[in-house]
Amino acid sequence: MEKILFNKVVEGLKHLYDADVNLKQIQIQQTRKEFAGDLTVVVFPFLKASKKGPEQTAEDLGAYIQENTNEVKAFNVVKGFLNFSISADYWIEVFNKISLTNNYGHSVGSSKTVMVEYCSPNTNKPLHLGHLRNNFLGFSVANILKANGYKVIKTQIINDRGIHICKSMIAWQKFGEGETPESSGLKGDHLVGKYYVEFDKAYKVEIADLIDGGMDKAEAEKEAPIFKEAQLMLLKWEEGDEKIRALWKKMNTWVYSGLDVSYETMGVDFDELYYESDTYLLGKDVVEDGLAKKEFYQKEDGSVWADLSHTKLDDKILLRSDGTSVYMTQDIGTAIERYKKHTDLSGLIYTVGNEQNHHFKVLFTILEKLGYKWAEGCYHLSYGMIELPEGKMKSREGTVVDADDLMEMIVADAKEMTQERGHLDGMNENEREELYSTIGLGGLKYFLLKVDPKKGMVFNPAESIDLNGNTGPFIQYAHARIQSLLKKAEELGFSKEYSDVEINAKEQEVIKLMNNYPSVIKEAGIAYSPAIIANYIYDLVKEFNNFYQTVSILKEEDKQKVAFRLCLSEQIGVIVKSSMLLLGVNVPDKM
RNA sequence: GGGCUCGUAGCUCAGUUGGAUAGAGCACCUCCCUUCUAAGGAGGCGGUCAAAGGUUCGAAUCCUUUCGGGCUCACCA
Repeated sequence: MEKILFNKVVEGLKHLYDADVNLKQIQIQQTRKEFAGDLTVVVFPFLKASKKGPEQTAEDLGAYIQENTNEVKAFNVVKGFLNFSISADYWIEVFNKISLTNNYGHSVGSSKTVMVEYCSPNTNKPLHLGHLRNNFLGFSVANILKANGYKVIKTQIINDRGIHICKSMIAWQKFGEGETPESSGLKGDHLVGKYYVEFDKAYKVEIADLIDGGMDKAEAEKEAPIFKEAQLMLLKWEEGDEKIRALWKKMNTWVYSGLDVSYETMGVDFDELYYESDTYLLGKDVVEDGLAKKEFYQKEDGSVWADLSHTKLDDKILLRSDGTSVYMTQDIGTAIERYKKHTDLSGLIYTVGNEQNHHFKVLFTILEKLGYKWAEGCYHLSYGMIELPEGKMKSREGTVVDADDLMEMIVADAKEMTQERGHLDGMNENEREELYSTIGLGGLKYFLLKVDPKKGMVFNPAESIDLNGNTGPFIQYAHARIQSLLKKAEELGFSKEYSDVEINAKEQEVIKLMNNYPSVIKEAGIAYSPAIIANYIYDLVKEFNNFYQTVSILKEEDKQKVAFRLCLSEQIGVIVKSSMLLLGVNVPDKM
């Protein structure tokens, strides 16, 4: 419809004023709800051509377009805004098309492949609240890109080596007394995390002792025996010391089985895994090669640097003076590796917090400098930190919100709420438990995804999650109502066949929103933003609730209207379900 | 100090490439279940869009400055 109107505006201006307006000046937008009409043309840009005031120009143009366009039923003018009302028949036609479309809103096959990386945990501790935002975001963006026709490879790089792992290992050796997940009943990742904390405790005591002995703080931090042990262990690990490797392997295996449980609960998965222990040496040869080709330079001490003076970025070290690599080096190597492995890759999306904005800017700049054209397809999906009401989460101060604990808590809340007001009749115990988790996790996911990813957000675990208002359960509830309605209609033998029907204003509003779904998916794909989807669903459901509450569906006497309203409700249910799945949220049929 | 970024109702957030009287939810106050699921709906209260300038028919949105947060600029990962 926008296109039709657009062309008519061009045509009208030509006819009325013999004017060729810059096409970019034609703005067609959806009419705001407080005004009559469906679509609005802003006429201010045409005043020069018409040499008339805004009202008169709008009147002229409106009259011409109504005269020459079948779908336009009426128009009105408010200041420089020309509002058109589109005929109900047009909207019914729109709805009919939507009903007949499979996978409505999804695009098919651009045949491009993109890789989406998210989660990428360290293996020395369990996941926390920040990881939840990361995982939900990455998983949802992957879904959204699929809906936009891309082939998507979901991946993560598991940071399974380094000094942090050794800290857990040392502490376990010293204080663990052979404790295992089986013996302690702890989830593997939590067990290993426990020893990471134990390390820190012992480390602090040693530092304090050294400071008491007259050492300054910085030196004490380096000289503490337990820290030196960890460093030594890392060296041995790199040398391939068998005992160390065996311990490392054992503890990582515990962590993986723990993480798998978390992923299962979160409802996320991966197509391809990378391990840092395999990739941490990558990139060195590329850097050495680049040095030979004078793409990088070497300082007198032997360290190798990328010259980034052509940008606003500072130069970046790539190899230390002892020849070992830094984080950036392996990121360069890993990116190259991925494009080698997947020759059809057209994009690589890193879901990583915004504290690494600078890192990725530098990474992409270096890749471009090295002449990799695909570097422009790399994108840092940067998201803001989650803060607690009392401020930032600090692992040192023990204010980190554990992911498993939080999910368990939220599901427990959902259980309580659901038992209070839910429709649980006829559900067995398994189905009930599944419902609690659908509602609890749905609420959590929606809560974390409805906010623009780029922005930081505040999360209050104590208040848990509102289940009223703009929330996951609000939307799930609407879906359950629709299914219940359809079921009842079927039981009562109502037909869903209609041929000639009149629709009211509410129904038309809902159809207009449904009509936007495909462009919302596109927009969300371009912006890598599940929040756009979430806000859209909310608007749609609010509109539906309004409709549902004001008109009676099954008590309507006109059978045509009943049939149409059932179809309308059914289609809304389809869109709600499909869009919520893009967020990784399931919707129940009963709740 | 340099770079990036944010500041919208008491709180949590929307606000498309600049467009109409800045919108939701929570909280607070009214109403609406003998009617398809009240986890719902209708209404009320609540704003100097951090501040000041500028650009123009028009600015929460673009530019400049100021104030106030955050991140970052390691031979750490």
